[in-house]
Amino acid sequence: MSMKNADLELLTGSAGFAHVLGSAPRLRLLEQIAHGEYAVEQLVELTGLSVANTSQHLQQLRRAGFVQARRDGKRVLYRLGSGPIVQLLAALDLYAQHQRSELQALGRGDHVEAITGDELLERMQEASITVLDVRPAQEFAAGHLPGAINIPFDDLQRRLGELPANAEIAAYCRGPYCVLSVQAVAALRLHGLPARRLGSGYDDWQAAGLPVVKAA
Amino acid sequence: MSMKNADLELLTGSAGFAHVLGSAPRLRLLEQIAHGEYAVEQLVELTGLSVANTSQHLQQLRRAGFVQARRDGKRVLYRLGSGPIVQLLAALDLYAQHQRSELQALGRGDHVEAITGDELLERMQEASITVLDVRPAQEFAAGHLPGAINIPFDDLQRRLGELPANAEIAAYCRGPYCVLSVQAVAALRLHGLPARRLGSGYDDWQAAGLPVVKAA
DNA sequence: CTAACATTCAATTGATTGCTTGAATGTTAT
DNA sequence: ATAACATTCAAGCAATCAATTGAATGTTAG
Repeated sequence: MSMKNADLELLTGSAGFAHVLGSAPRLRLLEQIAHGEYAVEQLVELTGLSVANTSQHLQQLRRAGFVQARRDGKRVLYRLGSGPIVQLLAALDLYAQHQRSELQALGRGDHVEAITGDELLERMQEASITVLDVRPAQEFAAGHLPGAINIPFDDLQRRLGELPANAEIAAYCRGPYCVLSVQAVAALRLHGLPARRLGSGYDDWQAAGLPVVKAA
Repeated sequence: MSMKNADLELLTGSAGFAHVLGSAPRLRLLEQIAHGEYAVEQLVELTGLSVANTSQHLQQLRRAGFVQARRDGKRVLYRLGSGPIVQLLAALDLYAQHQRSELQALGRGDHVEAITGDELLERMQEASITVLDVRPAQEFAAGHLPGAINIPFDDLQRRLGELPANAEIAAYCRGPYCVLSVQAVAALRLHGLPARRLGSGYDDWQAAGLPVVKAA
């Protein structure tokens, strides 16, 4: 839209920094440099980019403060700049990872996933299914499906071991389209567990007059 | 160099996500949505963008998983997506802030819990900590901290089992700001392991005259 | 059904970006 | 000094992107 800044202009807002990171070759360079100090030629070899191109990306990284340069003989060595850069990279990577796994999990067989209340009841009676409640502990305490075990979503990753290995799992939370249950199923599938989610949530279940366990 | 992308193209790498954040209006929208649920019209008013433009930015945010949409009557309400999005925004903002006040050069720094060399030495002698080297195997072979076990970062996910279950873990790689160690700590924590990273890297450790194990 | 509204889609335009090429700068060795 | 090397600068072109416009979709109200 509007006018662009002169070359030496400093970046002002967060978006500017994100923009510099938003290029695959540039991000790759930065991640490489985060490992240590490298000369341009080494980076060229590591990334397969052309020399001039590499140099220009490095300038952009430098302008954003992500890297610093120093001369050593004929070479120019680049090292990581100051500030919480690694934290930023880690956060970015963490989110990308999260996003990847979610897609992966949803990718295979999301169509088959919801289990109906009737089917669940039947399988509960023959004890052929594990019922998992991913709501926070106090909601669980206030009332839950009979036989359900409670692992709040936030704890799920590190408490995977508490789940029976071979039995199918039905996850639910409060409402029918509760994000938590969908994410929980995605996470469980990622670990190879046969998980589905209850089509309706706890509220609907209770409203339908189906059995629940309530606090005393 | 480019390839044609299908419309529904999913974002693959971290750079793609950063790119979505790398636009001022888009970032502003996202930050606004992080505060709660908003309809498009409200966002238009808050940002001063045109309606169609706002909508298109929202589509991009949606494709990246940063926001989710739901219909309510004639309106479409946008809310924050799942995953460590706020952490990412915070890290971005933190860096921007640091950069803005770059006059004060050395912030004393580490926002990630780093363990000092001295503390590590002490705890190594009482064997109350596991030292984890996440560098590539050949770097490890050339020299490493005494008692350290080597699991290169790329192998970490599938070799988590090799780590002692209950002992605290201190991860390090080459330099003080090496991304690998930070990412490793993030990954370990995600699996419930009590991990910190060594404030300095191997190079500094060695340079300080602290004990290392070298190849014959 | 029709009208009014909220949002999205599709097509266009101008600006920005990424990469290439060839020259310019700065450094070391002969 | 001159040559060889490492890096940067500058110009040019194709590809991409952001914003505008006008039409299309889907929803509620009369």
